[in-house]
Amino acid sequence: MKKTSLNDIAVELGVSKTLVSLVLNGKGREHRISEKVCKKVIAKAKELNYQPNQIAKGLRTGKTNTIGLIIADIANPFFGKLGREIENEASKHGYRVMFCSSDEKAEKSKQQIEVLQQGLVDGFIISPPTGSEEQILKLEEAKIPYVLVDRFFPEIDSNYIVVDNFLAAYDATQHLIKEGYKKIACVTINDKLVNMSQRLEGYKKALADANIEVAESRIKTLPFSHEKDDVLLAVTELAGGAEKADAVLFTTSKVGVMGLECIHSLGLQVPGNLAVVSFDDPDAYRISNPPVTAIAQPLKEIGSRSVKILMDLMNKRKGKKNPQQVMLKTNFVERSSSKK
Amino acid sequence: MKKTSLNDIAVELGVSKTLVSLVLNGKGREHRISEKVCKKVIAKAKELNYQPNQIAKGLRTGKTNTIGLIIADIANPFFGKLGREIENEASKHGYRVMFCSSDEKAEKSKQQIEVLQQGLVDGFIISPPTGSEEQILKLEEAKIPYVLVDRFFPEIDSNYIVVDNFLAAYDATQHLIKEGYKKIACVTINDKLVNMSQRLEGYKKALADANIEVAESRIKTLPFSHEKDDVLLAVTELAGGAEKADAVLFTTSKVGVMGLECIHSLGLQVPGNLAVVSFDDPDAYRISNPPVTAIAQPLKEIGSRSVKILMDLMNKRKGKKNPQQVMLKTNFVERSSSKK
DNA sequence: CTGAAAGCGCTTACAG
DNA sequence: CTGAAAGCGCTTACAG
Repeated sequence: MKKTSLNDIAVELGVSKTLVSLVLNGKGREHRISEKVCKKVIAKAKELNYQPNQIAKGLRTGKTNTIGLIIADIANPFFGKLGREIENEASKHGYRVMFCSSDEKAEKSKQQIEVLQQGLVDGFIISPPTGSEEQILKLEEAKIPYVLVDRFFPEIDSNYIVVDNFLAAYDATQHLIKEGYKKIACVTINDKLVNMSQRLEGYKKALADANIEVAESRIKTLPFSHEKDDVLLAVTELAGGAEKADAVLFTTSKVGVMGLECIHSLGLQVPGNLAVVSFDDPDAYRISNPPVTAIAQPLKEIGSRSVKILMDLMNKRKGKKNPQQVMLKTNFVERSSSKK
Repeated sequence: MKKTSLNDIAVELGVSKTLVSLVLNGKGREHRISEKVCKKVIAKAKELNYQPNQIAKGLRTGKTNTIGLIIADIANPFFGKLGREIENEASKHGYRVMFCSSDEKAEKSKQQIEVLQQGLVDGFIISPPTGSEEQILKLEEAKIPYVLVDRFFPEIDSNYIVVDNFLAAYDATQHLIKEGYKKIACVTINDKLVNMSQRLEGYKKALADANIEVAESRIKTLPFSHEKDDVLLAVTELAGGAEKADAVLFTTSKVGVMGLECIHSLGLQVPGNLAVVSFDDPDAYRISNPPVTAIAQPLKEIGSRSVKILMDLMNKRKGKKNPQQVMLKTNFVERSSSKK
């Protein structure tokens, strides 16, 4: 059974496609088409179970009603939750979401953006990996609507929505200091992205402001594509030796989850031997024993606002050209892993 | 700057669109188009940075190269990980993925399927909620390729790929019995889906086979849309009274994660006061203290095989009509939460 | 070896 | 109030 098309209805009713299209798009009144005809068309459409072909519609109107979402990994709960919020908000505006996991690889995200740009989406929400500046600039040039999330490039005047990473790391470190910890370590990843460097800066500044010397030996920078072994090494080093740390700040939940696994496998007590604070707040942190103090990001707000900004861009009125750059506050969730 | 179309290239080169299309689709040889012309076309396409419009191509060929993925919630790590595997495998076949979270609501999944069916996808991978039989039958009638994952409807002769839930629950329960636990509880959800009922049956059968009476008071069936309060009530009841349980099987990770949170907040020791085994294996179970014994599903295989089955269906040769129904084994990961 | 033409299923000026 | 026609950007028989 072939799907019914506009034409099928038109032929059956002996009217034009124009008429049918108009009526079905609710423009009957506007075009002063008689009540009687409208009803007839609508009834017939229902009878034949007419479903407009979105592809054809898209080709004609140049709109797909689809958003392209480029993130590091949809399997990472951080991005999964963000994806869900974006899906919800997009759906309110009649939009669908196509997702691509770039694994933080510039080359991969480049290809994904290029493919989706071939008429498949109306705009993008992107969490851009290191080295993808060029791709973002191309979107800018081509005037494709897009919003960056989670990170941005200071040198590109784009729309973005991020959190105040410096302040979040500063506050978290200060919290550990106030609890009485002195030898506070930081495990982070070797990434040139601003969000990562700002987290490290916030940590350093908090120590400096408290007149605690920043010991480079207590800053562990993991390889960009880090695995559990890398984290284990870092934690082992921090937990032993003369420079032994008494607390640690993990700068992502991926690092934090692996880090806690290592801490447990080494038989260390939290917070007794090592207090812990981590960026992000996955489910795991609530059921960890003790529960982990977390720097929660406002995913709901990041998701919904990024979609709203994108919608604004897609329906942009000429006048409003200045990029929307939003910096949100994180939510510090104090749990027992960081108590003294 | 407008995007370049096939026609632009044709006009610039003074040849027909046919020729350009043929060459760019690698059918130059096949149509014995001269080497020289081919090169010219390819060079010009590159020069103008030609990107074929996928929408137009899709309209003409009737193929979108997109898969519709309907799952409960992309924010749930179980589905996030599955989504990622599906994305990876689909990408190998030149396919993209559009996802929709149905929240286990039949009405929502129905609408999502209907929309995507309007020419937006070539096939579906669906984790169907209770009550969505009708929608699946409609796909069957319309001969839309689809594969069910995680659950299926016994009365519908569809393609599906699931795990052996009965056996998994049976083995897990037997494991607890062997460890010496006698008063084993089960916290599950009120769902008519086969996967859920089979988990409960497996639990009951293992008890029966070990001559342990199945105490209905130790089977807690949560409301379909369960929240933490529901889980807290269930755990509290199990942990107290004369019929006090000494071990518990959680039938989903969502329930399990909430359950562990409650167990900790009630100050119960695991496994001392209550041993724990749970379906699924989120990150949280590894960093929980003690780590949680889990029934891990082979997500990688479910993902890749579901895509492969779908690809087969989409390129189906007439001959092969029998539905592919796959049942995989789960992987029991013994950790200390279930030790005696 | 190459091109003119039809058509996928829509929408939208334009004309009456 | 309604319809004929063009066109979105492709692919693909068909013809020469």
